[in-house]
Amino acid sequence: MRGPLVDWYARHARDLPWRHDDCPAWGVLVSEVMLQQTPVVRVLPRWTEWMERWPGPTELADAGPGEAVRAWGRLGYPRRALRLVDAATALRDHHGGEVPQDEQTLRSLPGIGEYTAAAVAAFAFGRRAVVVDTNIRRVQARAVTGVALPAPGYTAAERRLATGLLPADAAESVRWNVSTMELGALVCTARNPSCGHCPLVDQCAWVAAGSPPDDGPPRRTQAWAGTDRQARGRIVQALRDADGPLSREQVLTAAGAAEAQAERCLGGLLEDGLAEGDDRAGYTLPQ
DNA sequence: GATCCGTGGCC
DNA sequence: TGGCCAAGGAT
Repeated sequence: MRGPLVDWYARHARDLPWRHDDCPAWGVLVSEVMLQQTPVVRVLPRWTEWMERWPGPTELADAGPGEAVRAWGRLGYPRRALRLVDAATALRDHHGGEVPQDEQTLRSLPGIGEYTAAAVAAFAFGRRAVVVDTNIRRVQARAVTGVALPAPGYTAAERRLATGLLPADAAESVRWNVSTMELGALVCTARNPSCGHCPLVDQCAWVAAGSPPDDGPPRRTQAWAGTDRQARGRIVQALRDADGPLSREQVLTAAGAAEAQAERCLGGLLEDGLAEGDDRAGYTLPQ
């Protein structure tokens, strides 16, 4: 299935700035962190600003967490911005200001897990790495395993499958990874896949089986209204939009939650390093 | 391994 | 309308 897939990619891949040949490894790393659980269209403008402002890890490390969280905007999961600053600081202080090439070292950086380490090794450095994201999981679940959707959690069996499918040659493996990922993002989507436009339709085990619906356990949808996540998000947004420190009263009001929950969320944000201050001086983003 | 962690758009 | 999903990671 390599030929048709890579050919499809050559004709239909999106032109994304972090895929350009002249994009530095740092740009690839930033894009991968921003893309964690976040759609491409939302990342694009933030990534461009970010790279103009902090073209390398040293510049970001020197800027500090507050500016990073503010520049993160509404991408969501702002702890990613803090971890990116922490990773940049580690690169500046312990890696000569360079992004390391091997997965092991990448994996040791804050906010860089199994997927992101493999993606940076492959896409920034052309290395052979087993890249498994939600798109690749879904494409392989359908094309190879013959089921509509992968299980909720990433399994060892999936890792073995992806490892076995990965081409031995490094350059081919990179094309394979990016092509499979792109197919999952554009054609082999979670809802309403465009099988009529899929280069793998003739060899897809799921299509061959008649495209049966998902028969796995019902997926737990995450609650939103009334959760700590919502309240934390409101507090961080208020801190981000504020010119100066906010009083305790202003923070708790921004949370839009009952007092006990608002207190808990403020405490959690202080612990996480997403907020700073006290009742006397007021509260701000970290400095 | 189960949970927690934001945000917004889509069908 | 609202459940569901988007290039996951840390604990």
